[in-house]
Amino acid sequence: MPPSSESPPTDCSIAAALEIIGDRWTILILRDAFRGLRRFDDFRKDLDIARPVLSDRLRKLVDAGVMTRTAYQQRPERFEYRLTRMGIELSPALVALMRWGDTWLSTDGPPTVLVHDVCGHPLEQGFWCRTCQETFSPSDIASRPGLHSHRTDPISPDTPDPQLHGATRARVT
Amino acid sequence: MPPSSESPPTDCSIAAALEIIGDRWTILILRDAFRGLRRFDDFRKDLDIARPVLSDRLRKLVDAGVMTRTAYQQRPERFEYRLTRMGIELSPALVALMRWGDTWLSTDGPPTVLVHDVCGHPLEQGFWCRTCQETFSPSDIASRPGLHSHRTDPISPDTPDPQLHGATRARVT
DNA sequence: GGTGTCGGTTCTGATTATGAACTAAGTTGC
DNA sequence: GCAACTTAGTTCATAATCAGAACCGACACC
Repeated sequence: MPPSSESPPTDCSIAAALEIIGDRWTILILRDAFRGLRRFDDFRKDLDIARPVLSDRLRKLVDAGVMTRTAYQQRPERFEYRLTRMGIELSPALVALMRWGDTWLSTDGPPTVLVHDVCGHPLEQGFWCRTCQETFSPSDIASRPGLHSHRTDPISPDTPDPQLHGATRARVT
Repeated sequence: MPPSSESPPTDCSIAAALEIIGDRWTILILRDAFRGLRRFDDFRKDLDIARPVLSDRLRKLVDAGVMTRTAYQQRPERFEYRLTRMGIELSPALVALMRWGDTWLSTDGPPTVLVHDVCGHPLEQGFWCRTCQETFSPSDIASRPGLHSHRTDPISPDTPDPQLHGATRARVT
């Protein structure tokens, strides 16, 4: 993305979020962090990522406030990387991505199933309207201008497209 | 990412999803598609993206089955790009990303507010357990192996706890 | 027939990723 | 005491990828 010359960053929260986590390695690092990995070498081995790239991404995540870097031992000073609250709150996005992958890209069932910690049953993720007291699907979403803008455009494409050529469902490597 | 030498793609749905949409431009294109944009030049102007890049990303999205390319007029043959069902179902991920950006990166309120189309009230997004009939937060998520593996590791970092040497929690690829 | 629109492609230079090697501060083995 | 190993990096040269400017082609408009 060109420095900042395009749309002002504040104009779109998605664009702003992508400034921080809009990188494949970054998201995979976060995925691993959610799984419990904390150390440089654990990330490096798991992802098979080049050291300079990992170093760079971790630094950026720390700078952005998504992770923290704290010493876990002194003698040879060693650090571990953990998700901050800001980082933990990225989980809905990662979960959504994972479920999408499960649904559309997996050939033989989800590799990992997320469950409600309390009861052990698979979780669902969705949209909820407190007023109507009901859940609803993506096609029932509309968007409204926030406090500073003045447009109103639909977030959902206005037709679920009649034909949906099955052939194209193949995944790309 | 190295070709395919690391973890088998099917082992992680997030990695698989990133093969398709793990690119900043791609996600912004999808965002615009959700807003209703359909034509090459509309995307190009809105994003201020280089033509070859847009061309490439759109082609990849079509190949992956996330969008379709269909002629909307004949004389000078012109095409439009639309989300398929597969693409529409990415909305939870985009919404999650947007809400995260709203919460953590916006200085003066969300630029755009998403609402329930039926009643006009702001929507909520969350995790839901059908069994317990209740919503819950990211910290109440655990993960279970899918049909093919045999491990059990929590997806959420178990809080700002004192020590819990990451190494022991390490996942298995 | 000149200008404009739309949807691209080609070419080239800039950015980014990569692996290999090196550093640094220790620990462990013998 | 010395070699080998661990962890967390950095530096460097090269390879791959990306992005931007300019161009192309088919048509519309006037």
